[in-house]
Amino acid sequence: MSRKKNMFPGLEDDLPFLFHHTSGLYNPFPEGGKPKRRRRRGRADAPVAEPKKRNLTVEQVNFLEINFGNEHKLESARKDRLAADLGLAPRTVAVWFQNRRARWRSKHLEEEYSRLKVTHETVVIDKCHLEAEVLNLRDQLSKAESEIKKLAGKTERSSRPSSSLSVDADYPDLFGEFRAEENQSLLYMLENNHINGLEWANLCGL
DNA sequence: TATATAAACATGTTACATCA
DNA sequence: GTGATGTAACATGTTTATAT
Repeated sequence: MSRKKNMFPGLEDDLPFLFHHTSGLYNPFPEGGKPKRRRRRGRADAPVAEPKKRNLTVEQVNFLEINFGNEHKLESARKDRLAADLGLAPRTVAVWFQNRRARWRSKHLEEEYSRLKVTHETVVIDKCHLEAEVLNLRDQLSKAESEIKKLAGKTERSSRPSSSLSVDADYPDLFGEFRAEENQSLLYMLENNHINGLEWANLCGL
């Protein structure tokens, strides 16, 4: 096992003031088990002036950004090398990478949300268009069926004495079954948007 | 194989620096 | 001077790799 034995690697070296000035406030393993939350840096009543937070220089940030762009994860050797190159504590580099990953994830989530929102809106609009089309096609179907009935009535009247041409009359069940199937098929296609106007007209023989 | 341990990480919080 | 914002540092819980 190559991992360090120290529970807080580098902390004593990086932040000696914490160990020196807050040893009474912060004990990683106080009696009872769970570590207590450490707080209060730079309080007004602090007995000794504590180091204030210093932002990294532009050069340091740029260098870290380049490295972050290459690889978001930070192996131990790389951390040490970066820290040496930048004149920072390894822990500072580790913290910077942790915070940078958090910012990256946050931004990534935001972008993903925006992208999904646009996709969702597009789908909703498409759905509206398709529903309108279905209504229109149903209306056309209804009109066509009325027309077919009208034409069928005329044909029947004009050929009344001779029943040999009336398929409906001779084979009512067969025709009825066919029509039911045809209508079901049409409705299925309409409801599933697998038909366009031309196909519909062809199917209806218009 | 089960368990303990420690490093690395994710996530959330706090405090400080900076700017409008 | 003050509130908003960005970010370094930190707390804490979880995951993972390794030793025993």
